[in-house]
Amino acid sequence: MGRRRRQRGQRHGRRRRVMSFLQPCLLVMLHQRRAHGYSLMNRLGEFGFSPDMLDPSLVYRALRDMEAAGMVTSEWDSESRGPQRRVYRVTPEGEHDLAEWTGDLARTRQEIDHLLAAYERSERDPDQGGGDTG
Amino acid sequence: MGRRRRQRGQRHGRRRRVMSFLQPCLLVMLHQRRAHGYSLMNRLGEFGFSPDMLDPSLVYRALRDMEAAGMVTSEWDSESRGPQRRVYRVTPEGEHDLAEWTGDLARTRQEIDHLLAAYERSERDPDQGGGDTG
DNA sequence: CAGACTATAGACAAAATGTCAATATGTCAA
DNA sequence: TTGACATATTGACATTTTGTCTATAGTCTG
Repeated sequence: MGRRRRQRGQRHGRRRRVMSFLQPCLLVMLHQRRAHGYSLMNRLGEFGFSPDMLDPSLVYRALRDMEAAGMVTSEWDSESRGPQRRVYRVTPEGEHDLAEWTGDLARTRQEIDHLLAAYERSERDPDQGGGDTG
Repeated sequence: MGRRRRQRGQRHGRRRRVMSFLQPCLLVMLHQRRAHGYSLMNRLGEFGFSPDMLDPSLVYRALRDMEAAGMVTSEWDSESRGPQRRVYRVTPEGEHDLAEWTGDLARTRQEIDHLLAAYERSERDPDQGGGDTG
């Protein structure tokens, strides 16, 4: 008896997806207007990320990865006091990728719906102990 | 010009999520009725998995992992001709996990909605070139 | 100057995924 | 009876993605 599910990050109570959802969120924000990493990080709350489940380095890495993939470009912002900030903007290729990505997400949403429907259906209409095993 | 996005699996044209969605799908199917890996694999099409993006070993591994996590149990099916099959069923703990998991997925769904809404809103109501960067 | 906030980056560890190949049994046809 | 094919499961290894911790640096406030 005993040990529950996997044991992972110490900082996260509940292990939620951060994964492949982070990049599209950043891209949508950059699609709205250009911005630097730190401000994007602070706006991620809108998309369901809680600040304590999100290490800044994840955000910066995601941005660098997207730049390497050609979805965004960046330049150092000259006109700002304080530590230098790298300002990102979406490329035309990035706009194209974002359009595809939202299409994928719409499909993902449908599949989640399907799964939830299947679950709820089987709650109403149980068939435990049946068998397709033979 | 240029190299497109990442280059990865040769077999997948389009790189779609298989990820953490596989386990809940299997669990829902097992919630409906007990079954062995191979049959589950064949029913994954319902949930949006295309057969050519899904190596069987992923399915079997997912099942073993879920067993290690206490969500399902298995036994060899005695009464079946052919190669031995391992029949899985959900444990009470697995039912509990599944209920939580569907809750998480419902939240994920909402977050996808939010992202898509933000994207579509900015399509209708563009604000390019503005700046929160200063 | 210390300490807090803004801002970005690098290294390394751990976890999730993907790919390939091995094994075994049963059926069907040549 | 051999060869091909579908059923069925497993293991090893490579690659990719995520997570965590730490370093660096400028600016502002007291």
